[in-house]
Order: sequence, then C-alpha cells, then structure tokens
Amino acid sequence: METRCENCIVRQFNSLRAMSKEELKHVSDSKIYKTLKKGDVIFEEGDKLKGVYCVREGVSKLSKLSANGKDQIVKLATQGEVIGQRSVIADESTNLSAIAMNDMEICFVPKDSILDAMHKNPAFTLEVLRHMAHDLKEADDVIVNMSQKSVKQRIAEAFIYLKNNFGVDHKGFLNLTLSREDLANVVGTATESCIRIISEFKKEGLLVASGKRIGIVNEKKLLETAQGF
Amino acid sequence: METRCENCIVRQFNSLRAMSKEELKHVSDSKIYKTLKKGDVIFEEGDKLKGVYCVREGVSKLSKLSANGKDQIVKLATQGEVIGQRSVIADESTNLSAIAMNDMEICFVPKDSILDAMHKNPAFTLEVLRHMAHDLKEADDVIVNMSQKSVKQRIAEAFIYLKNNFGVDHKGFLNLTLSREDLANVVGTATESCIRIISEFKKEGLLVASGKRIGIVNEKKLLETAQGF
DNA sequence: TAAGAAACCTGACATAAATCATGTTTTCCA
DNA sequence: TGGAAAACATGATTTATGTCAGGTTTCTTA
Repeated sequence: METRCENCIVRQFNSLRAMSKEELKHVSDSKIYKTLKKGDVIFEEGDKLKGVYCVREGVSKLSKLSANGKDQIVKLATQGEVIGQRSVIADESTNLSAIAMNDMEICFVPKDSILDAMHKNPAFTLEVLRHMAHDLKEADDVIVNMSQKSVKQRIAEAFIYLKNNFGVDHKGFLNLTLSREDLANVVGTATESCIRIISEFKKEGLLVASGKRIGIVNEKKLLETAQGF
Repeated sequence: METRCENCIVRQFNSLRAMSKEELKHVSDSKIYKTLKKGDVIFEEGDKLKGVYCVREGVSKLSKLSANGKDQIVKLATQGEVIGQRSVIADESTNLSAIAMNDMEICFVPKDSILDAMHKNPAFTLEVLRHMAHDLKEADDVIVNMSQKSVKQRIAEAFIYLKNNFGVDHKGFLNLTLSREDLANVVGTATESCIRIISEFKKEGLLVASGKRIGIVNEKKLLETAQGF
C-alpha cells in the first residue's frame, strides 16, 4: 500500500493538491498512517487537535453530543476530505467528535506541517480557504433546511444527498449504508420518526430496502418530496 | 468623515488589518462608500457579487427566503465585519440576501482588490481563513442548537447572544433592537411563538420591555433556561 | 394630530413530531 | 448454530409548536 503523499490519489480531491513537491514531501515524512475499525474514535468534542486527518478510505461522521444523549451529525467526511482543519486553523479545541462509520484508513498530519505551508504558500492557503468557504455555504443551507423543512422533506433530501455524494452500487443500492439511527441524527429527528417515514417512502414506491441497504426507486418524486411537492 | 481604509478604525476588527500599507491603499482607492437606510437591500440571494462589503456602521441581516415566505436569518453582521466574502472566494453566487436592519454605512470593495491581495499576501489570506474557520464553527453550533434545543431555549440563547455581541445601553437595554418577527427568524420559529415566549420571560422576571427595547434582568436564569435548566 | 399601518399580544385549535411501549427481524459472535 | 444484542417496525399517547383569528398598542406620516 502506497503511503507517500506525492503519489496518493486522494490528494487530488483536497487542498493538498496545491502544495509544492517540497511541501508534500515534508508532509509525507511527518504524517502517520492509521487504520480504524467501525466505531473507532478519531477525536472527541473538546479535544485540542495536534494535526489534521486525511481520509484515504471509509467514512467518518462529525457530530456533537447534547446533554440529553442525542447526537447531531453535522457532516459526513469521505475519501479525499481533510478533517480537523477548522480547529487547527482557528487554534481552538474542536466542537465536534469524529467517529469512523466503517473501516477506515486515514493519515494524521501534524499541524506544523500544515501551518508552515500556509505561511509560505498562498496558493495552498487559498485552496484551503475555498474549501472552507464551500463548507460554510453548505452549513448555511443546512441551517435553513433545519428550520424551514419538515422531517419528511429533510429525510427525502438526505437520501438524495447520499446518492449524489457516495453513489450507488451495480444493483442501485446506496453505497453508504446508514443505520436508521444515524440517519435520524443527520436530519435531526427521533429514530422512530425516521423509521416511520422510511416505511412510508417504501410504501409509496420511492425507496426499496434489502436488509439495511436502501435503493432509490423514484428519484424524481423523492426530489419533489424534498422540495415540498 | 474619514474614508481612507488606512485610517478606518473598523479595519482593526476584520481581516483587512493583515494587509500591507500598499494593499490597503489600493483597496481604499478602489472602494465605494455608501450609506443605506433601514430595509435597503445590499445584495440578494442568487446574485453574483462583484466584491465584498465592509460594515462601518449599523447592522445587516444575512438571510434566506423559503418557498413558503419565511426567511431564516443566518447571521447578523455588524461594525467591522466583512460580508459577501464567502461568495467572492468560492466564486459562486450567494445563497443569502443581505438587508440593512437600521441605517448603515458600508464600503464596497471590488473583488479584484481582495483576490489580488490573497495571491500575494499569505498573512492576509490566513487571517481571512481564520475568520471563516470561526464562522464555520458558529454555523455548526447553530445547526446543533436548531436540532437539539427547544424554541424557548433558543430564544433565551438569542438574547444572550445579542447582549454579548451588541451590548447594552446605559439603562441596560439591548443596543440592537430586533422586531419579534426578526427574532423569530433568527431562532427559526413562528412570530407568535416568539412573542408568547418573550411574554413568559417577562412574567418570570427574566426580561423587561419598554416599547420595542428589551433588557435582560436575570441573566443567570436566562442562561440556565438556554441550557435547559 | 388624526388615521392608517405596523407591530405586538393572546386565546383557541390543529398538527407534526417526540415519546413510550411492545413486538419482530436481523446481525453478530461465543 | 443458537442465543443475545442490536436494529427495525408500528401502534398509542403526549407535547411542543404552528396556525388562525381577533384583539390592542405603538409607530409613522400626511
């Protein structure tokens, strides 16, 4: 397995691609490759991060636990994404926990490597900035959706999001399989409500399920549902 | 009135402070000073921005209108803040509208001035990045609050936010006076629910009102309410 | 300063969604 | 491979919040 950043394909998808050969070499030398099992914790709410994590394989959820035990998933990070950036850049402790949704491969990159590159390479900083601007826009959209859309609309939207971002397999099932509970935590609702609405969607012929796997049957109608008919 | 960026005090509060004298001079020469009346539109959802706006005086709401006519306020931008950055940096059209909450003074800075500086001055880019990282954290927190806290908790929190960010006058009234409708749009609820809860808070001795002006009487208890007792 | 328009307020009612309770199916692993 | 645990499912009930409807007060401006 190739662990040199210079040759790592996932780099193409994140801001590291704006680094010079030299910088990349430095990052590669200082990074630590790790494998994780489903459920493993990458970092927890309140941690002071000593670096960022580049996702090579698998998916991690970024979430925040509330007093009453519910946790809200704010983002799903997948191959090519870098997590923990925000915290490292702002030099604050994280407000989110990162947990592996399935088996993962990640590279830990110490913050110095990142900050050094930022001080020296405007193109790299700018690239990170662009990514963050994009994330911020998405976050704003989520805020609006949370307050203006019904649970049913948000669940419909979540399935479309999953299809667009993680794709489907040869049989048409979503590549990323979330438990009903995780999905509920993404859209911010109770697990039972989530289950109920999925059942409804199955009855209406919008979705099919085979065990945990879910496939979108009628994307057009699902999209209409997400938008409120 | 002083309109040279080099001498503008609001600059101290935003990322422009990381600019060199030269860059600042260039920005100052290319900027356009504007005054706005309450209710004036700075830009609207979907607009392609040709630059950013630096707030010298007054407050602007950044909000998004939904199909059913409700609009969700995502951020209140005040003196020293720069709005429209996200859109300019990511080179996308805005997802938000910006409207003056009261009489305002703003400076429009063309995007080229900003982007030029970013390509040349890593310190400036980094400063912008830090601001954006902070905004992103706040946005994540809002998402979590929206899904995990009750309307009453969110309203209590909003008042504390208003006090911390805009301060109080000599009589203890909040400097920034929001209509009940605007406040409802900040916390994502119906205007009537917002009014009802404010009345409740008044009865419980947490708040006082004199006309539109609102003062926090018992901040400790208000904070406890925000956190769910 | 009078009148019309906003903004504010409150009650009654409707409803989406949470919660509770209980049962079934699937998954896991000893 | 059998038994426990986790995930899924669904009905009954409660609750928070939205909606509608009718007021009053406060602002605005002609």
